[in-house]
Amino acid sequence: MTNNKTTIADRVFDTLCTAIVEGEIAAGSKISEPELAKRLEVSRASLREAIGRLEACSLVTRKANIGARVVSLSKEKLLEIYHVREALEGMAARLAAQNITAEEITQLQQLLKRHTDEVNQADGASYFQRSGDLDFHYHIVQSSHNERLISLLCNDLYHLMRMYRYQFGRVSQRAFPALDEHSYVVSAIADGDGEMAELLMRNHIRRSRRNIEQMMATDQE
Amino acid sequence: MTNNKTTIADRVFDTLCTAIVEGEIAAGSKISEPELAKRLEVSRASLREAIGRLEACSLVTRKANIGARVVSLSKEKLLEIYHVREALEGMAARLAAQNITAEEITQLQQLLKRHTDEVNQADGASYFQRSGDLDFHYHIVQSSHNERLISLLCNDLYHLMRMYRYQFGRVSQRAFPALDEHSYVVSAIADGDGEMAELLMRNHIRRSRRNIEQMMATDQE
DNA sequence: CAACGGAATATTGTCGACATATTAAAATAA
DNA sequence: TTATTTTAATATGTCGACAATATTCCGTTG
Repeated sequence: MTNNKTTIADRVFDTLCTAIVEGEIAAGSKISEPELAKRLEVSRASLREAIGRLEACSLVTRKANIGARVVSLSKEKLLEIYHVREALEGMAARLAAQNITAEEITQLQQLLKRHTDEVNQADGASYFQRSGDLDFHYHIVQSSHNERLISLLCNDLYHLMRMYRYQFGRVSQRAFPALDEHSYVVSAIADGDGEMAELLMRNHIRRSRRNIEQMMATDQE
Repeated sequence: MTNNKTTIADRVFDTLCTAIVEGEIAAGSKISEPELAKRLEVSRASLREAIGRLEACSLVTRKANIGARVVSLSKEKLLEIYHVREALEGMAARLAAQNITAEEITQLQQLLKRHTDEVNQADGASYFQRSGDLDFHYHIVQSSHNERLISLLCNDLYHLMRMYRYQFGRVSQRAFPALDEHSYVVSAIADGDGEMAELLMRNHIRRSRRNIEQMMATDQE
């Protein structure tokens, strides 16, 4: 029963957020307030409010008197995010092991099973990497019951991570190993072993990062 | 040679930021836009822009059609921040060990020496805890050379940490041990031992957290 | 007297217009 | 022609006013 009142700025934020994440508004491109306001049929005030929130979750950057532009993506920035995620989600797993509820454990195990079925059925194909993986991490973070951690990972960094996945988006060949790693993390959390849960989660994310580093290196660029 | 153009919203943000951090505007209190705008002699538009940035660094919270209020402080929230810092600054120390420059090492050692002198001279008194400690952590984070980590710790969380220190602000008895812990961290970083640097930094922050937990427990509340 | 409902008040959200800074274009000088 | 300065055009920052929502106050009803 949270605050559901929706304002124009809210809708504009949602619209622009998905447009940016999905690349409809190109990464690195400048945002023209008059043009966008006209196109979306809203006032510049509402648009500017929305842009401010986009800046808060690092989807755009603003300079005084110059304006806003969509964040530009780079290998280096992506790897930086992975370092942050390794630290933050490692801690989230540790705290989840301490604070998770019985219902949440059940939900997590069901989610894991669902993902397993989907990956097996699709022979390791895209769905898992596209949204399932983020789902899993999302649930673990929620189970930490640390509001600040949740806010950082599920509000501030979440959209940016989706943006990279969407636009840099080769689907990794790690679907099966990643699934195993997920199940180990869940086991440690269910056992209440925070130390182990953190270790396993960190290793999982570190492997993802190294996998990306490798792919980026073999690609030109 | 960064963007130094200063706008009204910038000044208002700075003003409100320090006012909130120092408790001049009470924690938990509501922010009235008409009143504040009149008092600061700016338009509501500029004020709202500033409030949006305050929200981005968690100094105020906003609800649609209801308004903004200064964040309320609590023991639980403070401990949550310490968990986040343990994870993030631990990673920062690890990365600093890998990426720090020779000049930065020298500066860090000089900072450490200065703090040692000050604490010895003041017999473990307040200066160190008030700003010196944050200074030290600030420098380590900068030396990680991870822009996202720097932004999270030195922009997003920085003011909130200052606010807690300012308002919850008993000066800990840990000045001397904390100083030792700092020097160990610096040694590990200077040795390029990221694993050790992270471990030491995490232990350091965890001890601070436990110290606070204890003091909070012995205090009523 | 308490609880409920409605009018009056105040606050936030949104808008269009103006002020100021930046960028693009035109004009001049080398 | 190229470079530099001046001028025009465009974009962002700021403002005051209006609309929509929330809060307060007050009278009614049980």
